[in-house]
Amino acid sequence: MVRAGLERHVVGATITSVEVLHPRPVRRYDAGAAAFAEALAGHRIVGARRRGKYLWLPLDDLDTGDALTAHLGMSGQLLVQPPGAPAERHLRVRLSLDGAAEGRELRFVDQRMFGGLSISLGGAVVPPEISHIARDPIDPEFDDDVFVARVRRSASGIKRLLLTQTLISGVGNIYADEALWRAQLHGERPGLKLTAKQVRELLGHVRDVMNEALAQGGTSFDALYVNVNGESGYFDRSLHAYGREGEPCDRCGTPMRRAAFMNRSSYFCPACQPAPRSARRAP
DNA sequence: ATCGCGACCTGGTTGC
DNA sequence: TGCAACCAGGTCGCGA
Repeated sequence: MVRAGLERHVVGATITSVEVLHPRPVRRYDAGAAAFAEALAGHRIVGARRRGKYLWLPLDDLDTGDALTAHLGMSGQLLVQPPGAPAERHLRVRLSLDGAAEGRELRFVDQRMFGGLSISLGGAVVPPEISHIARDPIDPEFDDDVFVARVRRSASGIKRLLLTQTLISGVGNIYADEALWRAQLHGERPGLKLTAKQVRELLGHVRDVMNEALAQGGTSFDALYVNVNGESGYFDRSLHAYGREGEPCDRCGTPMRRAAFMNRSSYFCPACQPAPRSARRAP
């Protein structure tokens, strides 16, 4: 995982210099790219923490200090590289480190730049801009009861709820579709109408999907072992729903369907995952 | 207050 | 062959 990789390879190191190769990833730092670089230089990284797709590296003081925060967006990576390694195609920010073994660089690489880097002031424990993000279900402190209760209080569709970061993090469009397929639930089923048992089982499937993806190195973010092709290993072998429009359902053989959802797509089996009455078109 | 939609981005793929 | 249109998707801000 990224966080573990960072823990191993950059904690204890001092940032000696920062090179911002593209301004967009630091857009959330109001003072600008040059100030961003200047603010970081000379500070020591003393931790590596994660919540959802956010990572942050507390600087100098683990509990009350500032922190370098990173959001990986959909295509972002944080890599640890030897200084001589060739620049990645989408290398955006380079942080030179001193004090880590052999000298290293921490690199922010991001094709689409939905994510980015910033500096959070005095929020090393949990930076304020991250504090609203829920834990992910793999986190030992994730509270199943709270999640179940909140889902069952909401009239929103269950897929939308799975993507709501204040409820649960770490679940994207693909994992949501896979977990819903396994749970045999249609994404538009309102949270209100689900039983506690259904929500708990769904949560179990979410965990399974995430664990399997991690085990296959699919979304392995280990700083030193990121596979260039992202999630291809996982995608190739294990997807039952995502991207399978028209192909037979792996459970019942019915052709899978695709539906528009939040400017993107949902994939599901119309037989195993029947749409709720509320979502069906009038004849 | 809550909910749902569209914008934000780049580059690989597809279609003419 | 070249070029334009399309698509992917986590999050945030806005309007209903």
